[in-house]
Amino acid sequence: MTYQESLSALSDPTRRIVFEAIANQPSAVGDLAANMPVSRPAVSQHLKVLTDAGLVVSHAKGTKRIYSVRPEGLADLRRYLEQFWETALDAFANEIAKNEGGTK
Amino acid sequence: MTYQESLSALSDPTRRIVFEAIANQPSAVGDLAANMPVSRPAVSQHLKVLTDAGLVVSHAKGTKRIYSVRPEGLADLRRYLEQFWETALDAFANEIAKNEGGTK
DNA sequence: CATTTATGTAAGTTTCAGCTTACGGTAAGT
DNA sequence: ACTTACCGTAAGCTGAAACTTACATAAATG
Repeated sequence: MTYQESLSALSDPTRRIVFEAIANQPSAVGDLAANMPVSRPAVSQHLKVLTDAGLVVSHAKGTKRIYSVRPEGLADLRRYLEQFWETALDAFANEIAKNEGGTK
Repeated sequence: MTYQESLSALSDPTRRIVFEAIANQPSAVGDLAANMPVSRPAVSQHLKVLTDAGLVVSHAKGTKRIYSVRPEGLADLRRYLEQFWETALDAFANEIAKNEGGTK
């Protein structure tokens, strides 16, 4: 039921860059912002959205805070697409068959 | 390279409803709008976004225009998530191992 | 305990996405 | 040919999302 939030969270290009960077290597907020065109608070806000969507988790490491992906979050999104994939294929097959039958 | 557009297109709740309705059964614009809280032009605009993203296709049927899902569009998004899934899991495993080794 | 490091958050601004109404165009019916 | 059905698009409005600056907080460090 959370795939909606996941899709919404991954729709923003900047936020997607943040998420992909974390996926490649868990990192702190400042380190992420250093390699990005936006400010550090902006990255922090994006991380909050990703956290609320269940796509990332964080843990303190001294004064730093390390963000890493939450596999279960991605799994939810995957399941949604998989389930969707089948129904879409069925409907597509039916449509093909209908059009082959007769144009009416 | 089009998964970005797909994610962006599927982020909007209304547009997702339109897409899911089409996935279950290919339909015309007016029939879709009849069962929705937004106007017909709004649905038409959503369909344009979905079309540009490569998620749906359409063909004329008299004065009507039937929209159906484009499986390849969903496939692109699936591939993106799959590829992503692995790298995320690797990074996650590394992070676990690092934290078990020593807190430093 | 003062300072530095690293971050979260509040407040305000600006851009943009989604919606509506109005209009124009094409295909079918009579 | 005129009317009806069905749709796409332009123009304009509105609310929300993304960004910045400024401030508050928690942990390490000397």
